[in-house]
Amino acid sequence: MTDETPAFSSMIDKEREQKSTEANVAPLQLGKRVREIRLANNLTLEEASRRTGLARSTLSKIENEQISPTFQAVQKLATGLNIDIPQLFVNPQDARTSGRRDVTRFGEGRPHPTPTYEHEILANQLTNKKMLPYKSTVRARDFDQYPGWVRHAGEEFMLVLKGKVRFYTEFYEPVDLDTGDSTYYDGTMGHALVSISEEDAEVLWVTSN
Amino acid sequence: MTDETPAFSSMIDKEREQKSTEANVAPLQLGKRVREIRLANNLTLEEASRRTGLARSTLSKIENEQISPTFQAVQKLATGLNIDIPQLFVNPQDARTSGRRDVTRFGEGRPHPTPTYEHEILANQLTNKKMLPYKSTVRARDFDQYPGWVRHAGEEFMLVLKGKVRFYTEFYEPVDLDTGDSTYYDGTMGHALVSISEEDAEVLWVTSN
DNA sequence: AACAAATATTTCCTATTGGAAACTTTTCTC
DNA sequence: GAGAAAAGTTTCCAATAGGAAATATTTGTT
Repeated sequence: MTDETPAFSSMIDKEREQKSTEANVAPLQLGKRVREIRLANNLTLEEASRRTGLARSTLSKIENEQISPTFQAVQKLATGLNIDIPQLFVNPQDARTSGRRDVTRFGEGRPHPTPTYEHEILANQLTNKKMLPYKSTVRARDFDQYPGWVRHAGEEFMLVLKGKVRFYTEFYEPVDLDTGDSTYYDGTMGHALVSISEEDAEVLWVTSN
Repeated sequence: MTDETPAFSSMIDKEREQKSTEANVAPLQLGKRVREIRLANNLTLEEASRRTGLARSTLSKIENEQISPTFQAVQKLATGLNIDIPQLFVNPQDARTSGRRDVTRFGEGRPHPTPTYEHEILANQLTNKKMLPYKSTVRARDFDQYPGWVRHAGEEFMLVLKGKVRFYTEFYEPVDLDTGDSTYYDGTMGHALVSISEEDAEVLWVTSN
């Protein structure tokens, strides 16, 4: 199964490449890293304690490098604070991507037309993004216009901005989505979209890895 | 800096918990993994001990899951045996989330009101998502209504669905966004949103980890 | 500035880890 | 298959982690 067109496919994939990233750097200061993560999530020690099941005091000591937590503790940390353990061993913060911002004005994304969709890539000024947002006009009017299922690695979120669409997926019955409706699905499951309103429908897509 | 309200904070974070995944499953048999690696390298405990600086007995206990090594010990292990720490936590393919789909009808997300926003969480039927989508009505009319910057781990994408907003960020001048405009930014950078149209503005947010 | 509330650190104590050496099991060698 | 050497496990104890509560610090309010 291919994407709508090879050109689009490779184009999207090029964007995707940016998402997977860096090498693993030494665990230098676990404590600092933990504190960073906790603060980034606006958590107090108390709250973090509640979530991880570790005592407030223990967390404090870990963050201040006063103790070397047992592996058990590290696991609790990871689960409670919602971080992949490997994340703890990656450079504290990717200086490249921290503090970034990009604004895309209405209609000013990078256009990319295909037979079935009229895509407009948003936030195209930023690279190495974790998500790829794009707005699309759904030109397809019939499922048969697709050479086959569309598939992506990762998950996708879609919101209908205008018109009405029929959403086909590999493992479910098609479902009609009206303006304002949205769906979230596994991108590796085959999927496709057609307009069923007078006008071509417009949707917003955000894909993740 | 706190989030808008503790309630919202914890609420969103509860959703976020779903994102963290495997990683937490894998380390169940750290010992097994270590033994595997040691044997694959044809090392005796004695030799491994020499290389890692950990006592023979300690290594034995770790491999037999009799103790939970301290983080220090794990580091020594990794360096001495020449392995990436993340390698110890290689996550297996996740079958749980493949082929999933959730549809949220207009206005049918899970509501969550706060002083500054009226949130509606989308795709709330799915757990362990990689992204968290929600639609929000921006009640705030003035930056002062925020107790401080809002911060999240990860990156965020925002699209203005209705009305007009002023987007404040820690490292940039505020920018006005009209309906249809969008922005993508590092969530750890402080940010906040206020309506500047007659009506309360409506925006779509998608956050990633 | 003074007070209260929230958040973070330190103390003190118990539980667990990590190491040296004793002990056990496995693997060679004859 | 007995004995010796190598490899692995367990024991015992000193060192260190982890938790509850006291103390200190920071933040917010009047």
